[in-house]
Amino acid sequence: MNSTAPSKKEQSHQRIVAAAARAMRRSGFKGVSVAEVMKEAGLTHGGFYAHFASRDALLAEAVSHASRDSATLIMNHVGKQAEAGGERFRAYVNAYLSDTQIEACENGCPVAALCSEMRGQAPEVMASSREAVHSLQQLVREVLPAHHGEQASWVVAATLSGALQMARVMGNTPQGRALLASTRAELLARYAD
Amino acid sequence: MNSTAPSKKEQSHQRIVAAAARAMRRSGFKGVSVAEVMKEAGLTHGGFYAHFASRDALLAEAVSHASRDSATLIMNHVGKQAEAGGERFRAYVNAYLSDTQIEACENGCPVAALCSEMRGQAPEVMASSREAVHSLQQLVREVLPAHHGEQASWVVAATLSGALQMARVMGNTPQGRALLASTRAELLARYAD
DNA sequence: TGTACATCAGTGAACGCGCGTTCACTGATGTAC
DNA sequence: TGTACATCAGTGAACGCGCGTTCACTGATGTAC
Repeated sequence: MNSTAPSKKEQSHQRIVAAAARAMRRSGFKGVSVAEVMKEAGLTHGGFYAHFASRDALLAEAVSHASRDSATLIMNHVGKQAEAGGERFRAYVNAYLSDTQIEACENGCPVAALCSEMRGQAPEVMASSREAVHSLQQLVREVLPAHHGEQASWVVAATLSGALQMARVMGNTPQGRALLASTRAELLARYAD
Repeated sequence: MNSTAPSKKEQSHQRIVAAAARAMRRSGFKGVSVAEVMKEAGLTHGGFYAHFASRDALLAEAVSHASRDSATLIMNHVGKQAEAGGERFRAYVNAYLSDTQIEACENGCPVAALCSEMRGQAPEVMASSREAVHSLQQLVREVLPAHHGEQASWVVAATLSGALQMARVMGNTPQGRALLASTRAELLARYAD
């Protein structure tokens, strides 16, 4: 048994967190039910409190998980595009605001999925949420051409999250897709090299 | 009794809708409880279904109410600033992203308050929500210098809503206020005359 | 003007359901000797 | 190698609470004649 191999319990724990991270991005915080999440992780609901002090503790972990998870996903994509000679900022914006993101929330950015619900959550969930917002801004900072400063990265992050949310309200319709296309065009025109 | 005087029942109805519109912007859709809203309107919960077919019907009406209400509020402000010689776009942006909006959600923009929760609501609530998003974009279109087009108004609307949401997650702290200040500066620099 | 009846807005108790949380118990795995 | 015991992850029934919804009833207002 080497030191990095997760125990059976740790594996279960991660399955629960992953299931919650998907559920919360699909259906919001209220859409995370202890019983459903445990079922999706292949367990029964009774064992939940051997893993978490409370439902809020799960939500907090799940926000962090979703944040890291979606960051890895999009940065892998950006990395590949960059290796093929593409600009990192362009790749990031096109991926974040791609049409497929309108319906595929489950593995997407937790800030876009949950932002207006974050305020008012339990303290531990708020703490994770603030970190997720911060992480989004840091990613933007990394891919944004360097002559744009910290200030610009906050504004671009807000635009990305706001536009994706609004597109999801309009739905996968000509209007929703037009909103995304407009935002991609505008951001690239104003911030890309 | 002149034809515009609302009946006793219509007055109650409006008090209920107004209470729900405040509650939903303060605490989200899940924060609108039938019993609490009726209490705030000075009634008991039993009478609710004489006014609405369901809780969702109330939510739908309340979103519309909040949208009209907050539009009137901010446009009155913009009108006054314009009469005093100010630019309408500048007045709008400074009001929408004012520091006081971080904590005062109750009478603010329902899109910023609820956007990530709108997706997944009942059909009637979604319909009202789409209209509210549309209404926000139309307001921006009205105040934005005319040489910017429809496309720009969508992007500015997304930036406003996204930035206010993120600021509310960061809280009324140096960081939250800095986020708002950055966004105001960036929007004015790029879109004001 | 007065009486009887109908309508209307609202009351408050009760129902049913979902959900977070608790807890006694089970079956499997690991450890002592 | 084998036996007895302890630990550990998970099970499934049950509890308590909040909340949307229903419904029989009340008190006030309006209407017919």
